[in-house]
Amino acid sequence: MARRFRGEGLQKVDAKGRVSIPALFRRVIEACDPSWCDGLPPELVIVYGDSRRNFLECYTIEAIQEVDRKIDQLARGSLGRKTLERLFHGQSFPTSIDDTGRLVLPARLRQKINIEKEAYFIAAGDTFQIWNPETYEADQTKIEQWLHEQPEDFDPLSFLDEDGGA
Amino acid sequence: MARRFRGEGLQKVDAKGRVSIPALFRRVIEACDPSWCDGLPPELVIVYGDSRRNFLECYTIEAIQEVDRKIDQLARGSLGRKTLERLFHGQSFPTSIDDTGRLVLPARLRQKINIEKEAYFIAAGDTFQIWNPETYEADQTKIEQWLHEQPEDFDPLSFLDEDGGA
DNA sequence: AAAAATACCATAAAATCCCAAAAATTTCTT
DNA sequence: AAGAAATTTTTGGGATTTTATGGTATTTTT
Repeated sequence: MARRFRGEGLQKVDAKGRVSIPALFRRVIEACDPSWCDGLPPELVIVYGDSRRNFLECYTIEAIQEVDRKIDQLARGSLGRKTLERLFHGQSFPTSIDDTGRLVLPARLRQKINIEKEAYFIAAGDTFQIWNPETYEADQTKIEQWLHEQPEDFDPLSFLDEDGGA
Repeated sequence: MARRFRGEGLQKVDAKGRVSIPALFRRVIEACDPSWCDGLPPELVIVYGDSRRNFLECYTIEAIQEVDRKIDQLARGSLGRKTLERLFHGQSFPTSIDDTGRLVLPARLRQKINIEKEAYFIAAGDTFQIWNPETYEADQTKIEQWLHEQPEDFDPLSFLDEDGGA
């Protein structure tokens, strides 16, 4: 099974758009870049998506290649393929981590998710996300509210029992 | 796996039809031109297609060679072969990128997709497309609308689970 | 000669590289 | 277990390079 990101954290963003990637995330990015070796900058792909999405989703090379392979299998010209090509090939930004462990978020991407001085990082399986801290908090609050509306004995793990996650 | 284009961007077109190719695209074009080496102008092929198509599709040398090989395998005189020869051999324009990273779009091609002062570039797998910015936006809006008409929890990635993309 | 295509030169803005110092974490020693 | 030493991580700023774009001159085509 593919290696997974875990954890979360608040990071500073400087005037040039540079952000330190949490060290634990960096280890995963390195391990999941087939052409990486000590000394080389580990690569990754940031998918920022359509106008509504309000966070950046960061894919390791292995994770994005898996997506690419699946896109290849869809019929050329089909709606599904066109949509996914737009999303994953068009609305994305390939980049790498510099020797001090930082990533540069171009002004365009910072504006899209509305971050200035701080960014919130959070793991999500084989990707991790970058949020505006306030936006993230609002999203998290929504999830928690929903949880509180559930019966006293509700256990999130019960989702795992649903058939196929349909 | 073949190298892929990623990203998108608005570029200016000057009175002579010159456009800067986004630097990231340039790297892919160079890497996928077997006869390219530092100093030489990287080559590519622009497929403009029939009157209905409203964008230019740009192929790397490797990508176009793959198409050529597949066309070769079709029976001579067959409808499929004739159609594809028209499209990829007839309605196409081989060119190269100059030393300042620009491409010259001849007046004919600019008129075809109706661009004047600006052009929109967007990656699509092993090719990239050049659009009139307004036309592109309309197309993108259509895709996003369709996405939003889907059920609340619809994830575009679910396309990837379809069987074989039939 | 006029028009179009190509080559050459110039510049502001943006992205990248390089060096260095705080701050935090880990390891070692007593 | 406490403190010291060493390492890693995070952060900051300046110098350099690349990119995107504009203009002018020269060549080629018609």
